[in-house]
Amino acid sequence: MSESGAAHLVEAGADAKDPAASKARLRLWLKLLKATKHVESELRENLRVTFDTTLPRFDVMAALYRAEAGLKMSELSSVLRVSNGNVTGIVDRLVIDGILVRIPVDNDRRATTVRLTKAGREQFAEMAARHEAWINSLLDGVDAGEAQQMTDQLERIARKSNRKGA
Amino acid sequence: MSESGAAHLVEAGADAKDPAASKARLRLWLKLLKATKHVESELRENLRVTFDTTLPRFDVMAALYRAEAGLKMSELSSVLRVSNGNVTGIVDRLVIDGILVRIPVDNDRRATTVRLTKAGREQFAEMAARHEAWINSLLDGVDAGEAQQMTDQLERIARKSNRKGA
DNA sequence: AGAAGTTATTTCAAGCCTAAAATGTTTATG
DNA sequence: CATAAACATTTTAGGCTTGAAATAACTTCT
Repeated sequence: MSESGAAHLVEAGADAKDPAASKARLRLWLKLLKATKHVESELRENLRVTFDTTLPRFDVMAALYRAEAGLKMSELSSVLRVSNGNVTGIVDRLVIDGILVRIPVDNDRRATTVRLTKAGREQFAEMAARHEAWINSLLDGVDAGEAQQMTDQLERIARKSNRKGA
Repeated sequence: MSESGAAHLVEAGADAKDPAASKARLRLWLKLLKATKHVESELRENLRVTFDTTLPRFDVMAALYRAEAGLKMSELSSVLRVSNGNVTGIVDRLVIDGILVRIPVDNDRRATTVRLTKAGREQFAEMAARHEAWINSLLDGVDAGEAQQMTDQLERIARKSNRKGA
């Protein structure tokens, strides 16, 4: 199988060409997960105590803040990469709270556009500023150059998820 | 601008006066989240179709595979960084499926140790091998050197979650 | 010993999440 | 036109997740 020697680390059989690289990638994945979970959990806590809201709600609001004209439910679920049914529930609650409105789409009675209300936009503007500061503080072990470099490397991991056709 | 050398004497704090760095960190965070979610979602799908199981179940089994003597519920929830109540539910289902056993702890009737059954260990050994191969493939855009480097950088982000007394 | 505090775990309420089925609408095709 | 196929969204069933409250057992202090 492997032409390179030095493989007396024979543990759980990664049947890859380069076991050392495979282990390095596995360690990277575990660390990636750990760092992400850590930041996510701090963020969740901050959103909860400061604004009495949640990360999924914040994500929906962020997506709609960027898209001033609003988004259809399917666009929202595609941008956020969560299931359709999931978006339904989160939007339902945000509508009840007066943060979002559903607007029928002309010429297609199946679809709905979702948009931030004025109150929703104002609330989000506040949250976004605090959010950036939190992130800045949570990632303060990484300088700007490293951040840029890591962003590019992560891009290569996430890229596959973007390709539309073939 | 003030003398920049003083900053690191005070604290390894985020420099609120550097908007460019702040934006770079924000972009890094968004990309981190995206890459992690992408890999997580592929993994979830693979576990579902190949082994009819879930990521949380896999995580519990992985932790217990490493700890041959088993772990107490509280240790499990601490290792996995999820709430106590959460672990209770996942373990309940794994016990029903014969993958885990709960064992009373001597001299402390409050506590329970959880351990993989023989069947559980065998199942996990299979899954671990496939899991490593999946990760290896999902992260194939990153070579071993980069992986090592990124792992170290991520360590700096996750580290704060570990320090007990600053 | 008995009260008070601490620790380990479970239960609970509410929300998040997914895959799959269901509903209603539009478009394409015979 | 009718009907089949495709589409947008919601509903459903089941599991995950959290924070807080509830139980039960252990420890400490007087």
